[in-house]
Amino acid sequence: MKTTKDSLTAQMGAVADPARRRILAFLKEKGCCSLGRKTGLCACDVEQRMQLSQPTISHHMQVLTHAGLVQAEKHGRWRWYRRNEEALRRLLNALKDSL
Amino acid sequence: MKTTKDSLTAQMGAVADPARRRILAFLKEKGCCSLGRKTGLCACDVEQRMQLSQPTISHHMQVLTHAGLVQAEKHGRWRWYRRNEEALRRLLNALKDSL
DNA sequence: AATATATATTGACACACATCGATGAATGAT
DNA sequence: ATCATTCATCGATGTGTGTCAATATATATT
Repeated sequence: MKTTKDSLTAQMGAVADPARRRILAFLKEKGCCSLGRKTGLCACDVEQRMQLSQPTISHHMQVLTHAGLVQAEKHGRWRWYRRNEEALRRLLNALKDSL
Repeated sequence: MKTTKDSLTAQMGAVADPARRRILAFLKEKGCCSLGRKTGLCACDVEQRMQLSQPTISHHMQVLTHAGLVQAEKHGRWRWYRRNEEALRRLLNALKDSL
């Protein structure tokens, strides 16, 4: 039986993992160092800075985007990720009420 | 190899579970309905209100106390649980910075 | 077309975790 | 001393998850 997870639980689960929290921190830097973009980091940048394989990074980005905490934009063969600040703010407010 | 979990991750993991969030909400009511106490709920009270077995409740209370989010006090054969408001506040602040 | 690059998907694995029934330990009541 | 109650612990079980290597897909470059 597939019990669908509610939004808050999904977001909490996404943020509970330290690797994903580090990714969110990296995304705060906003801008790809190797290309000088200002709209987000691509997965390869994240991979470079973390001790994790490419599929693992891909998985984490999927969890974060599926939870709505980051937004992805496909540009060429890259995929630019940026934080969804409003969703993060909403999460904090929801926690303030729920906790 | 047992990689010890850092405090923030432990607290986030504790709160990521919906059952434990419900327990924290119940503990907000402060006071055992069956005995009129004002210092916390006992596990049996929590068990009564949730659709979970006694060992499961015991496990959740252990996770919450181990994470420092609730405090336990043994009184007779009961164990009174109450929220650690300061720890919860600190967790929210840590999240505000970490997210 | 062929090659290189960025990311996704698949399959596998180990491990963590939520849950329960059964049992034990501690304590109060009879 | 016996019994009931509250909670913890143990063992089992199913499910979820983080991780990787291998492979596939998409796109840019040559």
